[in-house]
Amino acid sequence: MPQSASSTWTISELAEEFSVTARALRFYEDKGLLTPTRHGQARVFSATDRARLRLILRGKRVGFSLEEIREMLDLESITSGSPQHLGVWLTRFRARIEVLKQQRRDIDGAIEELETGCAWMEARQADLEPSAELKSRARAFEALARARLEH
Amino acid sequence: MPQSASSTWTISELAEEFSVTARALRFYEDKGLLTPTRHGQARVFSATDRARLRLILRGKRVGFSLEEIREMLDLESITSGSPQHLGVWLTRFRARIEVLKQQRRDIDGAIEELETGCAWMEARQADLEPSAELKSRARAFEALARARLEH
DNA sequence: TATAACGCTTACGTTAACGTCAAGTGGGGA
DNA sequence: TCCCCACTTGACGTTAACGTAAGCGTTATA
Repeated sequence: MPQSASSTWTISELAEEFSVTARALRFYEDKGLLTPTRHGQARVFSATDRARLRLILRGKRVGFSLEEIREMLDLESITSGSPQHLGVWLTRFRARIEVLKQQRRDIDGAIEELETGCAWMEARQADLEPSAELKSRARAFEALARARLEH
Repeated sequence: MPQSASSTWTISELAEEFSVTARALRFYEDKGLLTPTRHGQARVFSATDRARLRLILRGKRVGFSLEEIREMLDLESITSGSPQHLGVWLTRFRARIEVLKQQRRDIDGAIEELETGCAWMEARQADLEPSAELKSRARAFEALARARLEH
């Protein structure tokens, strides 16, 4: 039983905690997103590594590529760059923000549609029999869906 | 010059309007997401096709795979299924909604961080000289970033 | 002592979503 | 008529992000 309270983790501990495979963690190291120390051959992950992993997974969930995440995690290259270099990053950050805001709008729309679909399905499940009334409702739903399509 | 007011589109017209390639549209047809009619060999896209494309691209932006989008666009398979089949879809829809809500939280967090980064870079660009004060600010930012990492 | 259990590296395989030729078709101006 | 241009259908190539398998060393437990 490893001393999991001493703020270091093995590869499989981290893998399980974040529901990823050990292979993925080794892959992230290959790509320069994680740099665990070693004890002999075995990787030893620190609290910082763990925090970086958290950011990596969050970045992934919002659509960043691993390469983009790597660049963003590398604060050094931002804080030590020239003002001109800084401008490049500013532009990229702002563009990213716009993309994320669009994505947010899309997500809100998608949630709405999915919830509408759920409501309809629940209503249909409530009446157990395919009555004439249900059929007309179904047709109404289809009409609505079609209207959304036409918009 | 095609009659673009008559509510039909050529493949390249649609491609340009939505900033995708013709290849992508043919690919979507191959996968069953679009079913344009034909005039001879050439594809003719209707207003419905155009609306479906809009939904396809939106679905993509929120992280659905083309296969998932195809299934969701195929309302027939939902409205005509058995109540049991309906239950499957209900479950899938609800799960999707949860994923989307998590994604929205992630996006909000990412936007916040990016905006913080922008603000810092702007502040740094304002002072043109790398003064001692600026350096201390930089260190402050790094400390903040590190604190976020450690959380 | 043996036998899992865990970890390592190396290397090839896989999937999605197209990109990129190549070679052919069909219509409309000069 | 000729030629160009947009469109077509294959067919193979590409990239990201791992999966999977082989083969081997190390540690923990029975």
